[in-house]
Amino acid sequence: MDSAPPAPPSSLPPSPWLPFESRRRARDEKREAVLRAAVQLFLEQGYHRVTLNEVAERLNITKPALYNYFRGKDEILFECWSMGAELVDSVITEINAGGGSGLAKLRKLVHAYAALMATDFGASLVRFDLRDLTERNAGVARAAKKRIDATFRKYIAGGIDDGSIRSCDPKLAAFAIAGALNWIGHWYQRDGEFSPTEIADEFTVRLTEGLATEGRQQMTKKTPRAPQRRNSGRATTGKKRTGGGTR
Amino acid sequence: MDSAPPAPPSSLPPSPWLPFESRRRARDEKREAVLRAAVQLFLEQGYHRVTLNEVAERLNITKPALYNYFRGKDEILFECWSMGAELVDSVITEINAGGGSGLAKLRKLVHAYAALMATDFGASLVRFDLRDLTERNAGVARAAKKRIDATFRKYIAGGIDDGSIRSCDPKLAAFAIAGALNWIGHWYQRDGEFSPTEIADEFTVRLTEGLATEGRQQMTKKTPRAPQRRNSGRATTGKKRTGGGTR
DNA sequence: ACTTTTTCTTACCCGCGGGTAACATATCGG
DNA sequence: CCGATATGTTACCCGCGGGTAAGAAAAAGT
Repeated sequence: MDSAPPAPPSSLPPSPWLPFESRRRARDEKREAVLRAAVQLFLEQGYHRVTLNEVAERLNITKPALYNYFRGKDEILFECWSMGAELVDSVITEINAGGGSGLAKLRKLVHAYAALMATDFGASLVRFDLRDLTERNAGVARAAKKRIDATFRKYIAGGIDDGSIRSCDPKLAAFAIAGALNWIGHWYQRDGEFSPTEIADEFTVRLTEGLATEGRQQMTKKTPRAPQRRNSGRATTGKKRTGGGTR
Repeated sequence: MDSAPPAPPSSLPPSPWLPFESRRRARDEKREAVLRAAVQLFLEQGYHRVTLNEVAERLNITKPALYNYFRGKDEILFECWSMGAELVDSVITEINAGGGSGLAKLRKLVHAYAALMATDFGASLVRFDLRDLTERNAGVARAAKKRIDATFRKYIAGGIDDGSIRSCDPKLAAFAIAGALNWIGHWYQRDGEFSPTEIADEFTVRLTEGLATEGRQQMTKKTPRAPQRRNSGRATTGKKRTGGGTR
């Protein structure tokens, strides 16, 4: 995007625009650095317990310097939240661009969303309290949430239509799935037992196939598999075999 | 003085301090009245945005009076939380007392827990931030949460053993289910579209049976619903309906 | 009645932390 | 080298709200 304009003859550095551009870039990078530091602290300690001094300190600057990039604390919070929202939006547009049954799309969404919940900006989507935002920003956030929720419902409803999903209430089903996913943002920790991929893989299966044996395979005797060791550590690590070949 | 029918937002359980009568209620009842008022405000506005003056005002007393019953704001929060925890505990002991397969117990738990999430004290279990508690109380709360989570896992693991639940990772499955349930505490509202019973009923089914029709090999009783055409998921068509485009 | 104890009020303290003003310094265009 | 514009610092303000001190007003005991 930064095509250098025709370099002027003499020895001077070519474009006067480049400095401007790079300066803006530098600014944006700093802005983002603030957000990264802030989101981390907010998640770690909770918005209200984090002071702007702490945020600044972690960046080796002082509090008033933050006001060069943001109008106030609540705007920082909102921008963190927005970063997460943008990630989700891009996931959705990509899925929408592709094809597949309602169930297939839902699975893609579940998988990507689960992985997102294991990131800082993703988690901020569900761990920040919208009541800390200005009424204006809270409205934007609510609208975004609504769009996301609508997407879940749309995929489910579509899946019911095309027969890939059994008949059920799309609204409640979406709540259930989104709830399970959102909760990841509350318990996941980087140094935990499960990797984001493992979580995403397992949730994709569990949330669409359920638990009960009833009515599915298990036609063969119910031989007690794994008499003792349920959950052999890392049990489900390998490629997920979604039962009888999904899709 | 002004006639003092202090008509605060009606619909609230009248406080024991109302003008001049019933000032001789038992201490414990007053304590609980404080908790009921507090939990409502905390859920409504968020812990940090609620002042003790507001809590007191809603009870027709003044802030320092609260200190006759609690050591401080954080203790009020903790006691609210504990109320919810006790409710869950009693549910669990009751289920443990009864019998049934792992799946049956899990379903009972899901049903009762879902209903609990639609109550104030139940929701406080998942909407309050344990970091607002003293280290001591936070420890108690973490332990209680752990016990609850362990119960979910125990039922699931038991169900795998007795064959009522298909093999899976009990830990992640418990996270998924508990997450879906906990999230109820975030979106449920009394005047909403669904009653607690409806939610509990639907979640019990959805969380244990899954969504996918997964045609293929179903044969045992209970022909799966979904009379729709069985469209093998393969996307032979570029674009499914995906609903009517809008919602 | 009288003390004693519990409950509640009035009046205050004070630390925390978001936000601002005024000033210093670096950067850049020219 | 010189203004103009970003960028950052030091020092301060001040409102909010949790918590407390001291004492009034009921209740309860005797």
